[in-house]
Amino acid sequence: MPDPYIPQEIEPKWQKKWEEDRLYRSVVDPSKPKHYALTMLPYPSGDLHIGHWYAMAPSDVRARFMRMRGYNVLFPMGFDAFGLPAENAAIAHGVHPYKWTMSNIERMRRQLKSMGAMFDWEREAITCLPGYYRWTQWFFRKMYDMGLAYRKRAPVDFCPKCNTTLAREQVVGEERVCERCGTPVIKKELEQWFWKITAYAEELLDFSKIDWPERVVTMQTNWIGKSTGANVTFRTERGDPLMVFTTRPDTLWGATFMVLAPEHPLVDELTTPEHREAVEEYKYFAARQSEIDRLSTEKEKTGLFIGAYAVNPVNGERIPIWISDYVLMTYGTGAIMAVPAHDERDFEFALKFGLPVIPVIDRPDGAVRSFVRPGAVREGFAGALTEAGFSAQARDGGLAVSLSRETADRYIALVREYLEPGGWVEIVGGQWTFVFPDGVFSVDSLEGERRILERCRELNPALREKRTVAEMLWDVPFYRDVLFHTEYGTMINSGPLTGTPGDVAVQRTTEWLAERGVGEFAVNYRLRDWCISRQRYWGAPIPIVYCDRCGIVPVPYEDLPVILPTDAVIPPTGENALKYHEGFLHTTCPQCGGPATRETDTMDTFVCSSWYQYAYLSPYYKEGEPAHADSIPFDPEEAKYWLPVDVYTGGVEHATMHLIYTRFFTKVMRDMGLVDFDEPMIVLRNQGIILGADGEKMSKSRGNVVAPDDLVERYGADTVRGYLMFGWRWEQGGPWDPKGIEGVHRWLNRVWNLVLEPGSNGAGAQPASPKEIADLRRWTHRTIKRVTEDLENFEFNTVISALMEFTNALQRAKETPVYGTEAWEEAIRTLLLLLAPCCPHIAEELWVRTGRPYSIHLQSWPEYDPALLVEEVVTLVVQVNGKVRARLEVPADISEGAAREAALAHPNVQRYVEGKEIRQVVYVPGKLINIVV
RNA sequence: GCCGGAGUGGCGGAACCGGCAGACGCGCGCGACUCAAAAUCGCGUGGGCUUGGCCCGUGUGGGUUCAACUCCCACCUCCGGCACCA
Repeated sequence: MPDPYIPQEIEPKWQKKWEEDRLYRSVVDPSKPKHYALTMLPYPSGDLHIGHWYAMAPSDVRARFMRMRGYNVLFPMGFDAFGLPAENAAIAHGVHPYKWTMSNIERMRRQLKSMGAMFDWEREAITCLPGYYRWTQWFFRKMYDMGLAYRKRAPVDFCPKCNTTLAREQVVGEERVCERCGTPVIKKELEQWFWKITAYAEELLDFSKIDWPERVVTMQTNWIGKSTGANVTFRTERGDPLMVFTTRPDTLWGATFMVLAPEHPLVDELTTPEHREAVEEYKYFAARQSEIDRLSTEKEKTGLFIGAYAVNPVNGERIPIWISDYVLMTYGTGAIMAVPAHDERDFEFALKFGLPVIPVIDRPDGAVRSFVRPGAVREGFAGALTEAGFSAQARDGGLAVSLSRETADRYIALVREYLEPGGWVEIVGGQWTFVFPDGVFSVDSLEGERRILERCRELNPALREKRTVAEMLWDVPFYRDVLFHTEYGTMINSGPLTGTPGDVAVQRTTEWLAERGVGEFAVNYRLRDWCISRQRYWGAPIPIVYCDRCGIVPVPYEDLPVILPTDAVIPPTGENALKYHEGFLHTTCPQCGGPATRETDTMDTFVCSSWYQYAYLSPYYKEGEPAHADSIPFDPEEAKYWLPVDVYTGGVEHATMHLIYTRFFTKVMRDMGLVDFDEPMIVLRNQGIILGADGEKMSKSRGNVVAPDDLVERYGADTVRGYLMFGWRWEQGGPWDPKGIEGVHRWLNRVWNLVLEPGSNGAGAQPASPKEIADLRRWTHRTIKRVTEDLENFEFNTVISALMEFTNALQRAKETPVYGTEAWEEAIRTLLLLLAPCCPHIAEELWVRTGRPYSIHLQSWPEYDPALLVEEVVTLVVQVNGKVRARLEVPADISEGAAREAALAHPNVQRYVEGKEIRQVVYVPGKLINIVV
């Protein structure tokens, strides 16, 4: 009997040995191809949780696999060590954030080491150390010099609990709560530092150089939100230019009013005295509204006419100017032209405030409807309609007629015949046409709309209250879904451009506008500049001083880092301790030498993590030496060899945060001349999330947390790694299954016994047959193929199942004469090599115990021989009419004729074929034969 | 509302390019070992039936094909992201 498998003994032993031997130290070696594998660095919250393991262990497996395949692999680890929880801990427990963070890091480093990963700890980087954040500040300074960093007063999202501003992407959900603590955010006007990520918006939309999950590409694309259209210059009646951005210049003739954001600079100038009071009130309301909890966002539109008018440059129409909070100052020009006929929001607004609607785009579906009010036409109209082939239905006392573009004219002719002197009938489709006794009119302009409305009011006093034709038509339920549409279509009622087809309408109109100098092609993005200011102590200080004489002065490169004082006292309110730290606050101006104060805001921690993959190359590079404008924050030799990151793994939750910021950073670094590529990480793969056994998100309050330390203690790291690979599709994740892990543990025990326990048949007692040898070797080489391909594709679950199947096959083979043969040795050797990346400790232990040379992790990955995969005998599936009726063992190279003969000879096949005509035989060589009768 | 992703046994999940649905594991059942239990090992395990065989079965309904989890059309459900972005 061999020793039992006791992972608790062998794992620490090997971890110690590997560390002593610096087995995982990665050094530049130009003779080998490099592979930079990176997994997202953890925040040192205190304990490594199973999510970290789930992200990191399979990533480690792949890094190890690449290494065995001959790559020089860099797989570093570090800590994203600035951030709020450290300050909260300081308030709650009186520990200084630095102490709290560093002791957490120590614990987590130990936990990480228990995983047995091939991290190169000599490259560890911790973002809160001066040697690291000196370069974070250096990047700020560079951005400042490049004009990419600027300060502005802006309403920003602010978390009252965390006491700091948040980036737009840190505000989550419909309730607009703080990503960290769940508190509803408020708007606050503050002087903030921004980085011009928008300058890279267009380039960030280009994903052609990277292999990232479709999901992430889509999320980033939506986040950047590119819209193409035109900027069109309207004029106010006084003559001020008033520019709007629109994606639909083709609807310009349908603009019946304009809406400005309440904060728009022209509002104060344009508001007429009689409206001033109301406008001020509304502006106050709008400003406050964003401060009030957004939970009560009733969708009802609000707004106000400010007394001024603008002139539509295409048709000279005079249209009123309104303000409303549905127009945002932060997007486009803060002003819109409203085309209620072709925009849902504008339509809603127009309906509520009685503003006219003019259709200017034909309906692509050609739908036309007409509702004939009782008394509008003579008796017999309904009969005549039916006779003429129209479909009409009685509805609400009238007649609802469904038409199409083609039949509308014939219908109008018929209506004219039957129209009563005091009646009218309207036809609503692309055009809104009214048949009056004295003529046919369309809603083709503001004037046309007025005229029609007046006639209707005159003819029907009940409509005297109606402010617009649209309002009147809205009251007829039959019309509701044809009153506005947002599709492209032929332009109508659009002056010289009437008739322009929908597919070229935007283009032609924009050209037409440009020729006349009133508009031009324009692009807008939803992406906003990155607000990096945080009103917190535990972060990298923004290297800026404010001088009474010189104003905003950046700290010289040579003076970096601006040290974050470690003796700061954190106020229990959570306020920024730097504001009360006299020693930090007061300094001298680098320009004039006079008294100055330091910026007390620190940088968003996403800044620190935007460049950490570069920091790993040479952590705390040139610490102690002064930096300069033309410094390089990392060792160029290392950079030249290792960059860029080849494979990056981590959670998809960073899609529109970290993953966009780090792309931005890399592009800026390229423009700084620091790197010569455009994208930081070539391949990105996201793991899913492990839920509690109850299917819910793991949380302390639910009590469903799985602690990796406990699992390692109980089963060993190899089992935990194996189960994390085996249990789920890696990209998907799912609930934890406490029984599932037992299966992996049992398997490793079987592997242990398989390798160490002698076979029972007595080796060589009876020679193995060539077939037995071939079968075993086929298993071996088939498994190499499967495991190799699955590891390449991040399909970790099938890697383990292939190894399990192989183990089972070997267990069966062990009792046969193949045991002890060369093929057997090859099989065992292969099993251990394939197991090595997944379960590095047991693989090493068995490797060494069976007398092979240390270390298994320095061996090459096995190659499979395709010739050995070929089977001599295959199972031929025989189908009759597509249903399986028999299975035959046949030679793999059987001809179609022979296969057919053999199939037809089978009694069960005969039962189905007998007495029937064979219509077709489909033969898939070596696999299947389908007889169609 | 818009944009993604996913629906396969009791459960996690396999199935290459359209060719044996359910690999592997969990769970469950039976058996061996044991005084007994645990562990371990062996066998079985989608549902149904008239059980050496047959019928049904990959969210639903249609279609293409000799053949569909896989391709096409329509729909349902769940998960994720965005959401007055002109």
